Amino acid sequence: MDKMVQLKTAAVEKSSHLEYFNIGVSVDCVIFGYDEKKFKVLLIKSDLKEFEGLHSLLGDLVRPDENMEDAPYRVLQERTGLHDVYLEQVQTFGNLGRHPSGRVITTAYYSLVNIKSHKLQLTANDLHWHQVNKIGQMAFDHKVILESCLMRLREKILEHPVIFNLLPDKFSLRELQDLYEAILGLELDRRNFRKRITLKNWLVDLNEMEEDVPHRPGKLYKLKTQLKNTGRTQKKEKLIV
Amino acid sequence: MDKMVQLKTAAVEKSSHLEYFNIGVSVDCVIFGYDEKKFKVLLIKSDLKEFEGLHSLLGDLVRPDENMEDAPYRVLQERTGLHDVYLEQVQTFGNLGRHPSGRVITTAYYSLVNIKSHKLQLTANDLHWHQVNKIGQMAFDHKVILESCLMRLREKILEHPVIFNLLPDKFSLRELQDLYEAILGLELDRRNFRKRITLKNWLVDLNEMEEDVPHRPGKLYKLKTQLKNTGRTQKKEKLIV
DNA sequence: AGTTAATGTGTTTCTTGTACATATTTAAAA
DNA sequence: TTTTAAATATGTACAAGAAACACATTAACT
Repeated sequence: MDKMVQLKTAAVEKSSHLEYFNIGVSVDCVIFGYDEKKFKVLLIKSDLKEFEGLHSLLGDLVRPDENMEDAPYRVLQERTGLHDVYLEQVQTFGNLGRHPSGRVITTAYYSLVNIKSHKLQLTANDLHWHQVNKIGQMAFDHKVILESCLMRLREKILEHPVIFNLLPDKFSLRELQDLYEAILGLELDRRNFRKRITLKNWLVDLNEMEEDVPHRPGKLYKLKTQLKNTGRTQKKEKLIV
Repeated sequence: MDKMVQLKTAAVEKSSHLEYFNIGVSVDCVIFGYDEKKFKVLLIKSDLKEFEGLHSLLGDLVRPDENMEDAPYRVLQERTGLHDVYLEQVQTFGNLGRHPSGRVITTAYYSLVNIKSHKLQLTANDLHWHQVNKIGQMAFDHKVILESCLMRLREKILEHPVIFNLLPDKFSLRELQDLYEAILGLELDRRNFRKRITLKNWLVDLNEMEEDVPHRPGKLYKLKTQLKNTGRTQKKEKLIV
């Protein structure tokens, strides 16, 4: 780091400034959603001719005057109108040649969005939800980024109550299990699932029942208030059970 | 990401290039070591007057012509002479004002180095090993970076055989337990520890004994060859037990 | 030869995870 | 109105893993 400072100092007058400070810094958002029993991700059609017909994540350059961790919130705000979404940084990708137009490194974040509850104002026409397990090739290295965020999410939901950001405030245990299964990509035993969830002690029984379902209604639950963990108002990990 | 491309394309001729591409991109290495039963980290005295007397991590700007993930290997090579060290990316820090000389984001890596086995060629005079649990204030946001790498390491060693990068090829179970305790910062039950390690099936009994120890010698073990996971020759996670 | 301090192994208990069965409730069909 | 189908709701038995704990063995040192 000391060496860097020397470089930077020298760079102010020398052309090495351009040499060392011409790396683009971006963030890319893997925006996960859940709708109609499908686990989805929000993608945009790439407008680069190199990636014609392929989809890419939503991203943008980090502005010179914003904290890096603010950038993904801004992207989500600009593209979907959402604020107060759950966001987690996952990994930074910086291979040469990962962007055809120049040297750009990007930091990947995933976010969890309740598609139904929030009314998304999708600002671009080519912005659509895609089922996560049906996505093929993507622009840039975005398929790798998506996979790494999915892996992180799968680990996260096993121990931390973040999955509720994808559900409405009131939900049945069946809805919750469906969502777990969609994210993890496997089927769970209903009885053992309920036991595990009960043990975690994340939920409050609302003493209400589902309505307008074509079968026996299930009980409704909500996440305990002190565990709500949406967007910037994150508690420290240790407080979350 | 599409928006970024427009910016970048325009930037080639406009001054917005300087506006958007004047963020420094660096890596910082949290180089962990183990020696004399102490868990240590390699630090250098900061040469910035803002941080006079404080220590900082070893870092450098990412070069325009190198993959980002190559940068921490280069830093380690240049500063310590080591190659083939274990490295893992942890998190990227990009707050405004985290570097007094200008806008610099940094990606943190931790690495695991066997202090005794490799002969370190410490290139700078003010480069020294410091006991991890005795480190106070640091330069920049390096204390936060160190803590986040330590947290990641603590989780990692519970499930993955990476800790052996800190030990000599041959070691006793007592040495291994001492190291776990030093990293985790707690004491473990010897019998349960040995049972857990046996269950992991990571070790090979060498049928050799410790020598020159002032007590009853313990058996020596080594890590199973196919689990060796040093430096760039990393296997995929799934192969590691 | 006896003492000391470490190594090495085993048992019990509790918790957690997994496999699996049956009764209950409601909507829909007969 | 009765029957049927399909989902909810709950419980039990077994296996695996974690935690608490005790004793015998070995080698260096006195």
